[in-house]
Amino acid sequence: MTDALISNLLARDAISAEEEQITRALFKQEIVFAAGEDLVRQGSRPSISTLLLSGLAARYKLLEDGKRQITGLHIGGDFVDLHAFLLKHMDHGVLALTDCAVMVAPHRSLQTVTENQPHLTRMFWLLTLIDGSIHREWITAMGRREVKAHFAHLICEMFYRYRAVGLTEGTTFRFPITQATLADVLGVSTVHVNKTLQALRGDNLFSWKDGLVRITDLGELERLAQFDPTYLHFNREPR
Amino acid sequence: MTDALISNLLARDAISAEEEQITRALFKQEIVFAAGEDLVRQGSRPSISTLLLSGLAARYKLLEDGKRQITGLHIGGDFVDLHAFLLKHMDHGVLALTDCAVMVAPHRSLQTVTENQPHLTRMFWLLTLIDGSIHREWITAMGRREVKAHFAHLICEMFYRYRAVGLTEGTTFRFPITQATLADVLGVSTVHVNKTLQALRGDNLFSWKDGLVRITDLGELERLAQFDPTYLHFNREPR
DNA sequence: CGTAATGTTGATCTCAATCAAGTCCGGTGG
DNA sequence: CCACCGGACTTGATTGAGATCAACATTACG
Repeated sequence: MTDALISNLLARDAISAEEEQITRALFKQEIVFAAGEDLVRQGSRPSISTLLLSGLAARYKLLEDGKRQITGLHIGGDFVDLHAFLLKHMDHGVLALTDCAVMVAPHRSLQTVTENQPHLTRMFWLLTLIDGSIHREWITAMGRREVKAHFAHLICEMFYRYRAVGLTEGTTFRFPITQATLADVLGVSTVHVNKTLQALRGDNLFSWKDGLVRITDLGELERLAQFDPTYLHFNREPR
Repeated sequence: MTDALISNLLARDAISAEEEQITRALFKQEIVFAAGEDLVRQGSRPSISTLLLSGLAARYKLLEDGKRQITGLHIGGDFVDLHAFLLKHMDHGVLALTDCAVMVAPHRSLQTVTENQPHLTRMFWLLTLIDGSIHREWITAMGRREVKAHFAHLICEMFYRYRAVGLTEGTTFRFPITQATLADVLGVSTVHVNKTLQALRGDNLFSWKDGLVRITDLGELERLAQFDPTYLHFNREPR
């Protein structure tokens, strides 16, 4: 069940059999969260970290005035709150956008890994660095891409990430997110998400219906989005 | 000269004398960059990581259409490209906004730290996690704060960060950045930065002249910005 | 001095927010 | 089967924030 996480590690470096075994042994009980539930509460101090097995989850921040911004999306194989192991305090929450199956690793066990497994420690560190890299790309998209290009960029990103964990068929993948949620991802209003989507439909680069994305012209979509997958760091090399 | 880095570590956990000594020994030659030079080139594969000793630097991404977005600001004591140690490939650049003095640590030495110093490794990891936390706050500011509040938020953030490395006097600190650069931080046009600044001047919460910020009403400024310093993780605890 | 970088200002235009209705489902209960 | 409901999506009208364009002012500096 931890295969997707192993895929994510293997996409970046070789992993020894022992390391794989240690990684799998980190995770205990499987838990299922219903759509709408918090996997991790903003303000909490978790003693465990959560691996998403299946489903779609969002990191978000709430402002005092009630506005919400989603700062990251997570799919199967993502170690959604590994950073809480060292940050201790959750300055944001993680929400299940669909039903989500997760497994959890006690911070005590992660501590042991950092004491005895330098390479595996670097690999976990790397996963959090890639999250940071994605954050930088999102900042750039929010600041300097128009909404249409930002939307297209998100579709490209999710396509590459789903593909890395084997959840695409050709250029089709399930991405079950509502327009209201997308608004909190893109930092615009729901109405504007809808209108942007209409505009994109006119370009015929992808379709999006009932949570199913079908990319028809990836090259042109990437050009529109000025998409460059470098920031996802899908290259295997010694770390 | 590495005092500010040690301050940054000590603000988050205790550091043993040996760890402090090892940290200081990581850094070799001091190098000075002139304002406008790149400390790290976008697309490069550095074999060293850079500690900023003094000056102001910006992480930035360039889009193909020439637009620029600054994704982070760095001051003395910031380990500006520690993440390159594991990411290997720079998907963004780091630019000296003022003259900058730096020291560099070979990745080889950092590798040795990760092999032999679990706690110090976690502390370095933590520094990159805090960068990530700041990124999330910036995403939120870009998506869900109006420009005026975003600007105020940035002033608050820089105040807390400068204070942590002893570069404030009361509520005054040097923040030598141009309005054009601020535009690339906030994701708006230069003209709009100027007009927002005028509006803020009317509120009399802070002044900003010749690169000197003087906060006159921190409480009210934080209220306007909906600022909560939690995300900077300035709390000492075992990590 | 002349030139370049920075900051300031006003006019106009565009994109996206907001407000206010809608439609189009897939349940669910009478 | 139909009436009703709630959630998701769609649409048009109006308003507002911020971009763009075009000057002009100020300062630093070779």
